[in-house]
Amino acid sequence: MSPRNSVREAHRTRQRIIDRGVVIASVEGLEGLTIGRLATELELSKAGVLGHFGNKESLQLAVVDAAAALFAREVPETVRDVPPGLPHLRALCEAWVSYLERDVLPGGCFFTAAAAEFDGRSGPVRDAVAGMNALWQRDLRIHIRHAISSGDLPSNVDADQLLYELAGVMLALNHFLQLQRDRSASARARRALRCLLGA
Amino acid sequence: MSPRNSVREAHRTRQRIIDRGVVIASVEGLEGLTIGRLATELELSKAGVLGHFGNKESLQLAVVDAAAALFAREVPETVRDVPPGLPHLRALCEAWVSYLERDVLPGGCFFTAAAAEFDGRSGPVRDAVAGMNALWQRDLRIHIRHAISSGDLPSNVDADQLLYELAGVMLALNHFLQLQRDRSASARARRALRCLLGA
DNA sequence: CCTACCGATCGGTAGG
DNA sequence: CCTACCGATCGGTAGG
Repeated sequence: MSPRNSVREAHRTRQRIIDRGVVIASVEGLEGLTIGRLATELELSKAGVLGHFGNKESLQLAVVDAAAALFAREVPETVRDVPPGLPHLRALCEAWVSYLERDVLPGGCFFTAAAAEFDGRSGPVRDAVAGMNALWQRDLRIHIRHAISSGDLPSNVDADQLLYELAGVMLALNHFLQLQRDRSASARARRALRCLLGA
Repeated sequence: MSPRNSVREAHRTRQRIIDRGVVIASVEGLEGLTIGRLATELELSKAGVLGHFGNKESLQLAVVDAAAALFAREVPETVRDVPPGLPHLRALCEAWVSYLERDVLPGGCFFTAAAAEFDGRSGPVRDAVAGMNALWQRDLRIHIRHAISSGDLPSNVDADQLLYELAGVMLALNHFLQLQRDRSASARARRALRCLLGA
């Protein structure tokens, strides 16, 4: 093989590791994601896995990035063409419910799990998780504000309060789906959203 | 020492292990709670720790029980004397917010963390966590239904829907407090509760 | 409750 | 990308 091809192969292997890492981490957590397990499942040596990242923390950061990219692909990008403000906000929330409902990852919402796992710690992984969260909330807040200033939501709506309540609806959805295995939770999520965002 | 005293001492040691285990697990998770760490922090040998429980799973189950007892002491028992129905429900929710706001455990809500950690697994620990959750929801549902049948809440309120939305408020509170370190979250939780349960 | 172990697995490195 | 290691730590046991 040419060196060019070899570089591409290496990149493909790296991607295989990350993709599997997102799935494992959604169930076992980012700490439960071990290099040995990745190596076994992908039929690589441990050194073959670790060589792509250097150390476990860098692997965890790559997995966090990949999970964010997956979420972006599944939620905001699917509603890219919906007009900004309330229509966009509603579409985002529906795509979000659908994302959780379809069990795209076996462990449910990656970021809910990672947030619960790392919220009491410090360091780059915690910062990355919190940063992704902040980015997503910023996105939502922009559309909430747009909806208020355009008159689609009443002018007395508090943007941060609404953001808080939307987050609650989604956290509860993940909780009821994953812990109680209650499939009717998504219907309750949609009903709560209708209450918050209108029909 | 008499054997009687020795038994009491052993019981005290066991309690020390469990109490420290609840604190550690609230930050590191129930899997991150290791026997070696408990031994070091309590100045015991590993065998001295493990001897009280037999194996790690039994230790985890004892810690789950103790966390449930702590929550019971801090929330439902403090509002024992409030009349059933809507007054009791409001008092329960206020005690719940206060419990999270006061950072009784350094890692925030033990059961939220444990639920996120174990929801994708199976076995006795997962069952214990899910069971405690179900018990608490049953308690809340009883007071919601009482409030509806006594006319304190409108008769068109759906008890399970309200339960879902209350859970969302609390999950969001824990999330914003722990991940974003946003101390103003408890004000938003109270505002959301007023919206759901009236002034 | 201790000391003294056990095999397994962890993250990580050296050298090719 | 591999083999062949390393020290540290894991849960757990034997024997006292």
